Order: sequence, then structure tokens, then C-alpha cells
Amino acid sequence: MNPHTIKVACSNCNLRELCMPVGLTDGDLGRLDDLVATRRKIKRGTPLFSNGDDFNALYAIRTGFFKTSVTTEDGRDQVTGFQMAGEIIGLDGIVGDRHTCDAIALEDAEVCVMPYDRIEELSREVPALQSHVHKIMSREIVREHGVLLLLGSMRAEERLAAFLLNLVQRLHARGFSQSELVLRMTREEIGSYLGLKLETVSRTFSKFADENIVEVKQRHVRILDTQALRDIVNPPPPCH
Amino acid sequence: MNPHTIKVACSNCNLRELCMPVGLTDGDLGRLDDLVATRRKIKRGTPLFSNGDDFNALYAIRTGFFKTSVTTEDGRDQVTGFQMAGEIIGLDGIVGDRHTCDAIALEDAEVCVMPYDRIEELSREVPALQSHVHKIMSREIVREHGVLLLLGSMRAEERLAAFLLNLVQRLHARGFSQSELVLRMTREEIGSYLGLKLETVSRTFSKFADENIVEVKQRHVRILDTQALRDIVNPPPPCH
DNA sequence: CGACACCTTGAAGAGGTTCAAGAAATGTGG
DNA sequence: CCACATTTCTTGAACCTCTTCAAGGTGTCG
Repeated sequence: MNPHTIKVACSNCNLRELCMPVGLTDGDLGRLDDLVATRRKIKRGTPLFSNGDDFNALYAIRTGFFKTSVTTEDGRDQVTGFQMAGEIIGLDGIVGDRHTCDAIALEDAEVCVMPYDRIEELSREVPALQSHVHKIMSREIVREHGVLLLLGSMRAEERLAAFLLNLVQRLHARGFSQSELVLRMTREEIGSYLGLKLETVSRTFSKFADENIVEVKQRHVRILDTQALRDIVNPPPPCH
Repeated sequence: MNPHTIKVACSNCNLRELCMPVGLTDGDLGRLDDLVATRRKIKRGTPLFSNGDDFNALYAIRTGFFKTSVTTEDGRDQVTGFQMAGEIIGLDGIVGDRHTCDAIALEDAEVCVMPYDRIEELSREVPALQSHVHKIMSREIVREHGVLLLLGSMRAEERLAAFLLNLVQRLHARGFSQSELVLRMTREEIGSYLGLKLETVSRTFSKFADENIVEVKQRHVRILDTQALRDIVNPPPPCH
């Protein structure tokens, strides 16, 4: 067995609420522990899985931060998402038994490895788990709908504002500040996710800073005016 | 009961291969019939479901053609996909018990209504169905990854070329021509899907026509040079 | 046949990209 | 712990793609 893996239990994991927030009986909860085979540590800059890898597990992020990205034959690259503690990655691999994207750790990370055959087996026996797995997939579909909207119909400022609000909201749900955050990704990675060039991302940050909407020092961002960001994403109807 | 619904059976449906291509025993196959409660006819221009509607079923398209779209509070609209016979629609509703997008018929259509609680129930008992449902969701996630790539990193010509190739490939899988197709959607809907304005879509069609890559007469499109379209999507490496 | 929705095309303009240079942070090896 | 190499970020200027606005053409349906 990989030396970077250790045996663990879900039943007293403090991320349980986020990662497997199922209404489980004590008995079911014990069985959930069977789901996580091991944990695995991923070093910053290293893939958890890559395009083409055999699919055999979903991963629950315990600590750390990931990006997922897809690549075309001619080398173009698109970041499809950023994932943080409590989120599940690897769903792309189910349909074809191989992963179709890369998942790269943007900081040292640890994940719970949940072998897919055990998930299928267990979710046949525990309806609450079955339902939860379905919801996780559906949530991912709905999330991507939102990104399509962003890429298809928003301008640079709207995209970056939406991105910041989304990040800070997810961090807040994990107990972090509502207004302060440290970006774990480069401007280029943000740009790839938002369908913009890194220079445009940088310029837009500067513009927000000029307007006293945020303070930006490299990857440290402080949101000074959340409402202004909201208004940028969703222009308030003109008063008349 | 709604007069527009009738009772039916999957077990001898000729779309079975596309819609529920599971390796089923005869016994299981009979049980699949329990899945489809009814059929429902949808008139052109009419929603199958709308944003905010209670979620209680997935729909398998028997005939017809749909678009799905999401809307922002300020009225912006993004087409998230076009669906044709054999495809499953409604997955967005699972996570929150309500639909989060609109599904509109672009031509008169008929769908099989598969109540979601029956799907969950039956897929606990029929592993092949469980696996299939998971694959359908995963496929949708992977499909959307492709659209993200398109919206995030491609130029207008590349987007339209990719769109045409995708449409014709899916139609071909259903027994239609590899080179001829009738668009069921307007230029505006194509544009919304591709993150372009309708004028840009129109101009790009005209450009392809000038270059003898396609023939376009309103919604009738004939592809004259498939390889040219492929080369536009995926520029071949320069010879040296 | 007339009304309406849809499509095409042109010209001007805006938003984002590209290219380039330099500054700031980060990591590395001595 | 410091010097140096590397990566990342910022900013400016020119350019290009796509959008916007406008007008006219085409097709469709009652």
C-alpha cells in the first residue's frame, strides 16, 4: 500500500456535515466508515488524478485546495472548477471508467479515498446515502450551469465579481472570514476558469481596488464592499 | 390524470438502447416498465418544466427536440444545452427538489415520465440501473466540461464548428445524415448557447458558406467539408 | 395577403487580447 | 541568511474580435 495513506473513520470527522450530510441513523453512520478506504496526501502542484487515469474512486477533500481542468488535443486548457475542503471530486470518471480531467492540488492536501464500488454497494443498502450521492452529482450539474451563464453572458468585471463572491461564500461556510481571503490560484488559473486572460484578471482587480471595492495585495484579497460586488454581478434595476 | 398522458412500456421501445442501454436480464427488463409512469406530449414552444417547478421526475425524450436554459434575476438568459430523442432531461432538479432551469420544446415532442422515487427505488434493486443512472449524470457533467472549454477558450468560428460537428454526430447516431441537418433552434438560441450574439452566428455561417465548408439556407445546413470543421476546432499542428 | 418572427449584412464602437517591459514575490543553493 | 533565478503580477499601447445599432430581406402562419 502507498505509504502516503492511512486508515480513518468518517463517523467522527468534523467535515462530515459538509461532505456526507446525510440524515443517518447511528447504525448507518458506522457503515459509512466502510466507505473511506484510506486517506491520501497530495503535495502542492501534484495531481490527485489525471486525464486518462483509471477511475475507481471518488475523493472527499479533507484539507487543501484543488483545481480541475480539461485539455484539448491541441493543448488548450480550461479550468473547470476550484474545490475546497468538504467537496467531492472525481465524478467525471464514472461515465467512461476513466478520468477526463486533471485534478491538481494548489496547496498540500489530504483526501479521503472512497472506492466507487463500495459507494454503489452501500448506497443500494442505505437510501439516505443513495439520495446524497445523487444530490452531489446534481449539484455539480447545477454549479456548471452557473459557470456556463458566467462564461456565456457576463463581462470581465461581472465574472470576477461573481467569482470572488462565490469563493468567499464557500470559505465563510467553512468558518473563514466573509471579507478576507487568500487566493490559492494564480491570475492565469483564475483567467482560465473565467474565460479571460491573466492580464484582464489583473486589470480588473486593479479596477476594483481603485473603486475601493476590494483591497488586493497579490493573493491576499479583502472585500470592502460586498454589495458593490453583488451589484456588479446583478445590476440593480434603474430607479425611475 | 392529464389527458396528454398515456400508459406505455420500455421493454419494446426502440429507443431503449439510447435511453436506458443497460445490460438487463429479461426479468429486469420487465421491471423497467414500472419506471415509466406515463408519456407526455409537449407542444412546440411549451415548457416541459420551468425554473422553480417542483421536481419529481426525470424525462426521457422519445421524439422532438428541447433546449434547456437558465436565467439570472436581471433577466439574462443562457441556453445550457439542446436535447434530442433518447436523451434524459431534468437532472438539475435532484439537488434542491426544484428545477433550476427551463426545458422548452423546440418542436412538438413526446417524453417518457420517470418518477424519481421509482428510479431511486428500482435502482437499489437493479444494480445495472443504478450504474446507468450514475453514468447519465456523469456524462452530463463531462458534457458540460466540454461546453466550458468551448465558452472559455474558443473563438466564434471554433465554437460554431464544434457545435455543428456535435449536432451532426448525435443526429448520425440516431440514423440521420452525417452531412445534412435541420436546425431546430434560432440563431439567437445558438448564440446564447455558444456565448455569441445572433449576428455573429449569422456572419460565421456566411463565412463558412463562402469558404465552401457548409451550405446554409436558413435552418437547413449541409456540411460539405467535415474535415475543415474539425481543423477549425482543432487546428492541425503546422507542418515543418 | 399582411403581420410577424427570423435572418443577413454593413459600419462604427467597445471590450478584451496581445505584446512588451518592469516590479514584486517566491524559491533555491551556496 | 543572503544572492540569484524563477515565477507571478502589474501596467501601458496597439490591435483585433465580437458587439451594437441599423436597415433591409426572407420566410412563415393565420
